[in-house]
Amino acid sequence: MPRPRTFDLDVAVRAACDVFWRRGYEATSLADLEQATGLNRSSLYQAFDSKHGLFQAAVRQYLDEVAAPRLAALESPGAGLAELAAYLRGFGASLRAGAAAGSRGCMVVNAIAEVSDRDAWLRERGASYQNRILEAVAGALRTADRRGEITTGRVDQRARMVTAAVMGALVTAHLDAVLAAEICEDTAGEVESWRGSAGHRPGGDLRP
Amino acid sequence: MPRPRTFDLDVAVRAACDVFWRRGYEATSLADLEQATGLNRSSLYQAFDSKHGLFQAAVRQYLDEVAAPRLAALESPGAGLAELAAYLRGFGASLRAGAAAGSRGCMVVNAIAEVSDRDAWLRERGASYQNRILEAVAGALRTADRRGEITTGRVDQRARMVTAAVMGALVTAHLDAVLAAEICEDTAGEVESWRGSAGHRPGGDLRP
DNA sequence: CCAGTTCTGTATCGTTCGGTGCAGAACGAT
DNA sequence: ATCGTTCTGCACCGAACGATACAGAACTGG
Repeated sequence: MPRPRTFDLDVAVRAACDVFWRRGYEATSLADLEQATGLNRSSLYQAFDSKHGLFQAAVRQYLDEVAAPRLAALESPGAGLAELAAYLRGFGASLRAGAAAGSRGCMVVNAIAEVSDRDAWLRERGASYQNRILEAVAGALRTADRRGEITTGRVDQRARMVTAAVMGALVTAHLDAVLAAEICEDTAGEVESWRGSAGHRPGGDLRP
Repeated sequence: MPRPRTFDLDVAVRAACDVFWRRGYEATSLADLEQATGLNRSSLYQAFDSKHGLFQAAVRQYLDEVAAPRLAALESPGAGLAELAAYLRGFGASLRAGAAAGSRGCMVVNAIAEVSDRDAWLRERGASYQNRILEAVAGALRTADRRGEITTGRVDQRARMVTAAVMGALVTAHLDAVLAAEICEDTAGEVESWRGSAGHRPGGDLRP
């Protein structure tokens, strides 16, 4: 019985996400959001309650549609060293591709740096997503360890370092997208160098 | 013959820096800056021309008084693997110390993520400072390489990864200061593991 | 067709924003 | 002491901010 919405929520959120990504939270005005979404304030407030509500929707969508897909292959149960390296090289390629158009890093990393100190919701979301990445990376390293691809323990330590390096690359993207891409590729190279390098693999390769 | 300024410029900039560091650029209002510095707008505008002028002064001071000193030991000519590890552990210790009070990362990293896309001056400054870190880290690795402490090439690649990991830790500081500290310590551990690990050091230790 | 609800556009709310004008106080040079 | 300059506090500017009120259009269920 209610009049149905005449616009697509997802499309609007995607447009809003784009603006928040490019300009950050504080510097994005309602006028910007109206222009980007093609909706007026009434519709935005009807759908999202507040600027912050729209921001939350944008972050959720970003995590679901941009961040999570990139992580998918790494989170698959069989992922090992090769998948971790591929994840990092994929990141590098994506940054390299975006180098021409101004690179704007990662929306969530940007938001964490800007507003997480006074936005508990974002802090929570950001922390949980970082943990998800951390777990995916550590999982791949554990798998590699179990397979004998690498031998030293230090899996969690290395996972933390690699995850942080990616975050650093995403900040660097604002300054120099090519350098940011190199960071990812260098990290991939380092990860690949762990293959049997340190610790003189005990039992040799288990696979034929 | 002019009436001399009755306040200390450095003290005022330091106070302003503190606010920008904590709240970011956009979210910091002139009222905030008046309160933090104890000065009123007229004096601020007289001394710094604009909010952005004060921000620039704050960034300059931050780089000189907060960031650069931390880098000093690493930039000294004799710095090698031990100094790099010490730099990283120092960062970790500092993050751990700030964990109780809310951690706010690095002012410049925050600013890069927030406004560098539309602030060419900051982008320039940020890039040049990142290069300085990069050079310091690479220099230490080169020294270590020359001394035979490590053997694989890949010095530049590793320098980029380490620098990025530190930047990632500084973003992480907003979410979980202890985790951020661990990242630095883990990276230090990884750096230390490069000592003679990969490539079977050729000539043994040159020092007695 | 009607009743009931929701959507959407305009117009506007009060607040806060960065920035200025101005008058008088405070100082150094002479 | 006087002049010239600068500093400092207060009031205030127009613009932009996020958010809302309200009226009329649009739609569904009956």
